[in-house]
Amino acid sequence: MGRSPSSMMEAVTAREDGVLAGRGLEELGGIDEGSYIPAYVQLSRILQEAVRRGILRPGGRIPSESELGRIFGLSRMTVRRAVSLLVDAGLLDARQGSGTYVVNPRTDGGLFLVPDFHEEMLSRGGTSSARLLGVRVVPAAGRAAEKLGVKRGRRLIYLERLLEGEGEPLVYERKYLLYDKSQPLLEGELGHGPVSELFAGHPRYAPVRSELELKATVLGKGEAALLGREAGEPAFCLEQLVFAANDLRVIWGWLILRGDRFSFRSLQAEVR
Amino acid sequence: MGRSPSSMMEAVTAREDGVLAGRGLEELGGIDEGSYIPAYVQLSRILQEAVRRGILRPGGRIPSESELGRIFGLSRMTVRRAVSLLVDAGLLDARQGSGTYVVNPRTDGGLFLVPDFHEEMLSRGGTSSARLLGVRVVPAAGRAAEKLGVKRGRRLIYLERLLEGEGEPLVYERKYLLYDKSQPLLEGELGHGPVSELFAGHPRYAPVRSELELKATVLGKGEAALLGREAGEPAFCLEQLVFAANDLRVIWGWLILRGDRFSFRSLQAEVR
DNA sequence: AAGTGGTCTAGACCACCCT
DNA sequence: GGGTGGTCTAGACCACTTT
Repeated sequence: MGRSPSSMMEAVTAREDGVLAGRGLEELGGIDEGSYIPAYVQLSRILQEAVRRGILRPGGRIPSESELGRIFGLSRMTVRRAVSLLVDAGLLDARQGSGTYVVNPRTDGGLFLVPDFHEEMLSRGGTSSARLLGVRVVPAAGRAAEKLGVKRGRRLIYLERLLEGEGEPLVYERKYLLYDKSQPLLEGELGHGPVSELFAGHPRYAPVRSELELKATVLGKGEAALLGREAGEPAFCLEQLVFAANDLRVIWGWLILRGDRFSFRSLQAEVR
Repeated sequence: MGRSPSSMMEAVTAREDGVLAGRGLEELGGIDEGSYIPAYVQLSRILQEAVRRGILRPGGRIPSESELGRIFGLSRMTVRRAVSLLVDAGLLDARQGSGTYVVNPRTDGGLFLVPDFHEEMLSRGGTSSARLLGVRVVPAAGRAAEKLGVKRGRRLIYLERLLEGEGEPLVYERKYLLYDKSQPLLEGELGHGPVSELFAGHPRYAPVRSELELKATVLGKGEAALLGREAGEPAFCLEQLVFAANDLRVIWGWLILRGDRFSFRSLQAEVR
């Protein structure tokens, strides 16, 4: 708590290599032990703030983990956790044997989160629903057969839905699903919620993961009519390939997201 | 190493609540202590593989951290690290007081990485260059003044560039930068590399972070001509607002990415 | 050789959930 | 109350970089 011996202060502040003044960090405050916010979160916020204020500069080295531990009265493991948050977020770069550096920021690239449609609607405070436009059993052919890795002619479920939110159609969805004889194919089930729930009772077909590809597109005539827009307007196309256990491909399809209603913000340097 | 007392085996395998068979995990192999791959990475791979094979099922609970530690001969902290990787990746959901569960996968949402243009070109194995279309000093007005938070009339640098890769124009870039009297504004400097380097010698203006927004758009007539495409074709628009220390806004602009050459794949459930 | 980050341990205490 | 995950410590050894 009190002032440290001069030897330590020198170790921290005597750097003149343009890297940092360790003392600046302490001015941002210490760790509040009584707080409900964990120490590692507090420290990572202090470090973030130091970068934001220019106390720690891009390209510069931050104090070592042991130094930070001494400055803030934390164990090295706790310091590491704080630093790891920022390394994961892309704000810091840890180089073994050398030190941890403030990253020179990339200004034209970043991480984007494309949320699940129903979650997105809920987080916007609205309600969402799905209007079933059509379902039928079709024989596999062309790209659907290829993407799902099944023989041509195998039976698939094909469905189209319109996902609505805020009283408007926002997303147009087309999907091919593996068809199983024991599958009920209840049309009533498809009105709401994610299609993947259709497989809920079929462990063999239960979705485990999905691969997504986000592309730019323009609305076709039919799509525009369904979405209440004009043909030629910009939109996102989110192609999805859904896998069950054993890498069995169970769904292939795509969503068309209205470009006038969807955009995505970067998560760059955000610490969760 | 050897067989455990029956009491422990029961604790692991006697679950009949449809959650998991702990024994299944061991069949995937143990931790190789001689390996250069850290134990926590090995364990996280084992857990991922277990999900992929259906040994651990979506919605089900995985063994507790202490159980995993006993099964694989690791300390709880190491187990936690392995589990944390998968929690961060969105594959597992840890609930305090209850347990850690395999996530019911979201099949229509995910994380996307939009790489920096020059990095992207390098990773594709090609070379990239930037062709300067124009630079001039302009008075701040309209949206640029608003976005940069400066008075109308303040001097800004306006520039347009065409970013090329694989011998083709791929990205069209327009930017407004804060102009500083001491700034050289060397046109030769702008031919290559990121614009942010223009500020390299000006610590006050050095970029620290950026906010990005990814939108869908269609090529305008001028954009199409520059990019060698037709007007009305789909494209991405990446708007960027770049901050220096103290939240000073130093760059505002946007990149138009050809829709026929760019698409983004999800990182969902990938463990770095 | 000294200092750095990378990994790992064997404890500890806590808040929380379930029964 | 017992089990779970969440946090934290004070060590240890290692690989690596720098001088």
